[in-house]
Formats: sequence, C-alpha cells, structure tokens
Amino acid sequence: MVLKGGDDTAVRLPKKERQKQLQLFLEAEPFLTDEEMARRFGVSIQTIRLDRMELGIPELRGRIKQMAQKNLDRVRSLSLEEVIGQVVELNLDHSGISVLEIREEHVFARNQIARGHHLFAQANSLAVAVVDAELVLTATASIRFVRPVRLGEKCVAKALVTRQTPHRTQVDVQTVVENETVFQGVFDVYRSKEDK
Amino acid sequence: MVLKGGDDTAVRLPKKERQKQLQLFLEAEPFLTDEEMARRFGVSIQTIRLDRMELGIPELRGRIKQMAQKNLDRVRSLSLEEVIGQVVELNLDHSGISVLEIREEHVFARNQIARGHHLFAQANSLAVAVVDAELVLTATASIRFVRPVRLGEKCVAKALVTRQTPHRTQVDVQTVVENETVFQGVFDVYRSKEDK
DNA sequence: CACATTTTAATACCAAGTACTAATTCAGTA
DNA sequence: TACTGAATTAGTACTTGGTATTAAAATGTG
Repeated sequence: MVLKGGDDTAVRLPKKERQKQLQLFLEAEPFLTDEEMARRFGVSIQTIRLDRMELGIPELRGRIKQMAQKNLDRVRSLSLEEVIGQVVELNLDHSGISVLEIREEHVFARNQIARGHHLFAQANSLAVAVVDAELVLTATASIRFVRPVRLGEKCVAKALVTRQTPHRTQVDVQTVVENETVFQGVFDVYRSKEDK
Repeated sequence: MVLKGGDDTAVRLPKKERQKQLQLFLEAEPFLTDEEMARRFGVSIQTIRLDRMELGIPELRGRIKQMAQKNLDRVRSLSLEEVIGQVVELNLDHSGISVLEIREEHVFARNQIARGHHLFAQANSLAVAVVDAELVLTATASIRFVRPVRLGEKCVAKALVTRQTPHRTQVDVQTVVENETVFQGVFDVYRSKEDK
C-alpha cells in the first residue's frame, strides 16, 4: 500500500476544510467539473459529489444554466429599463416620481458610495420621461450632489415641470432618501413634434 | 398513408422558412432542446439537427455556456470598469482623456440617439479619476449636451483640472466626436485625505 | 479492539447531444 | 412515367457530466 499524502501538492485536507475551499473555487471558476475538482484536491470524484450534496451545490450544468438565466434576465430588464429606476407616478408635462434602490453595481467597491452618474441617470431619465413629445433630449443640466448615497438606500426622485417654451421644458428634480435630500438638479430639456 | 399537413398547426414549412423561424425562436428562447423544436415544427429531431448544423447553431449546452460566459465576463469587466469608457491618458491632478464608443445599450431604441446619462457618466467618472485623493466625490456639475450623439460614434472626453482649493477641485470636461464638441461640463469635485 | 465516519468503488441510468450510415419521401423533369 | 437529387427520417454507437444506489475499504476515535 502507498501513502496517499504526497501524490499532489500537500497532505489531504480534512473534510470541512476541503468543502470550504470547494465553495471558494467554484465561486472563482464556476465551470469546473467534478472530475477536475477531484484532481485538484487529490481525492476521488465521489467524494466531491458527496461534498456538493452536503453543500447543496448543483451540478455543473445546473450552475451554468443559472448564470445564463441571470444574463437573460438582465438583458431583458435592461431593454425594458427605459427609465432608470422604477416609475411610480407620472403626470405628463407636469410631474413624476421614480424609485431606485442602490445595489452593488451602483457603488464604488472601495467605499460603498453610489457613483454620481447613477443618481444623475435616474434624475435625467425621469426628466425626459415626464415630457410628452416625440423627440426629447436633455440640453443642459445643473446638478448638485447634496450628500453621498450608500449601498442599500432607496432613492426617490421627484420631477416637476417648472417652465415651458415652444421647444424647451425645464424640469426640476429632487432626489431624497428617507426625507433627506441627496441630489437636486435642474434639467433643460429640448423637445420637438409635440404629442408622442 | 396519412396526410402529413394536419398533424400540428399548419402545413409543413419549406426548409428555408423553417430555418429562419428556428433562428428567431432560439433568439427569443435560447433554452429550447432539439426535441422541443422538433415538436413545435412537427418535424423529426434529425431535421432540426441538420438545420442547426447548416446554420452553425451550437447545441443547447453550448448556447447556455456561451451566455453564462458572457455573464461572467460582464460581471468581471464591470468591476474593472471603474471608469466608464477607456482611459487613454491620465495626468493626476492635471488632465485625462477617455474614449467611449456608443453601442446599442447606450441609445434610445427609438431614434438611435445616446441617452444623456452615458455621456455624463463618461465625463463624470473621468473627472473623478483625474483627482488624486483617497475619497473623491462629485459635488456639483453644470453640463451641456451640445448636439445629439448617435449609435457607433466614438466620444473622446478630455478633462482638465482648472482650479484647486483645500477640499475642492474643479474639472472641465469636453467631449468631442470627430473634432466636433458634443458635450461639455464643469465638475466641482470634493476630495479628502490627499494621496490615495 | 469495536464502531462510526469518511472515502472509494462499482453499477445502472439519464439528458442532450455528436457522428455516421442508410433508408424513405418528395418534387421536378427528361 | 421513370429517374434523379434534395430533403427528411431512422437507427446505431458513442460522449459528457452527471444522479442514484449499494457496498466495500480506509481511517479515526473512544
């Protein structure tokens, strides 16, 4: 009989440790087959499968499918996302409200603070949405980030049309988190061919 | 012998037509198996496989793997994408240049014009990037969209630091497409703990 | 030592294919 | 009408990356 310890890199890890590693591995490289994992840990394929069972990790194909599904959902929601954030009220040519929850993808990894352009995007797309015309484009904007917004906070943007001229509409937008103003902006929006 | 036409919905389509449909189907629902497709077209599974061969469409597993991969790439590039657009030049606390090509996801589906907030995002993230400090946040900005930008155009944003005070930096950004200005903005950026 | 835990092994089976060969059906035409 | 070529269907062997189950071996521990 041969000693098992030396065949790969190191002494075989205890079960717990191996399972912890396994999860990390799969997080980094979700496309690993059981076979490959077994090779890396210097352990039999059945052991890996037992581990997966215990940890509730689905098989390769299941994992891939989940990721693909996520991708699909994203693409679909993106094309639907004509307005950044969710519109909860809209009175054309008058006012509108949208809500945006700050998620991982909106913040700086370093400090969990929302990047300014997401707040801007929410406000800008709402400003454009309230204007009732075929072609609507932002011309100028003057904005102010009043205080930083953090991961998890819900931003409520309120837009109000404040002036109308033949080809321009002025929209004021104020964004609040729990009644505290975090952003405000004045958008001067160009429009043409009334009535979309 | 039985007539083949009536078994499903309609008379069997000619090859060309079926293949066209097949592509559309898979675009909408990429998770269909050959078996399911065969059922829908009222045709044998082999026929579907021949079609896939001719059209160069990979098998189900290949398709979902591709999508999953795309998802992975996106997530990874997103975290790398600290700056929107590609930075081609950067002199800390002085100036910087970034390039952004307007793609499908940046434009209004209706008229192929870039949504303002993408131009803003490019400019804003560049303005933040040129400032050399641990914490950098946009405080206020005054911006102007000079002319609409269309699908496929390459936006070159140039940032220039124009003023420095103990906690504020003013950055002017001008974005051009083929020497024509399309966007300009003045960003007032807050910073703290010099030297990141 | 005896017993439990952990690890391997072995076998049957599955989904969704590929690869290949061969038979059948159909459509148009010489 | 018989023949030909394209299109379709059938059938078999083999592949990947598994599940499910049963059982044997190795290892650890009181």
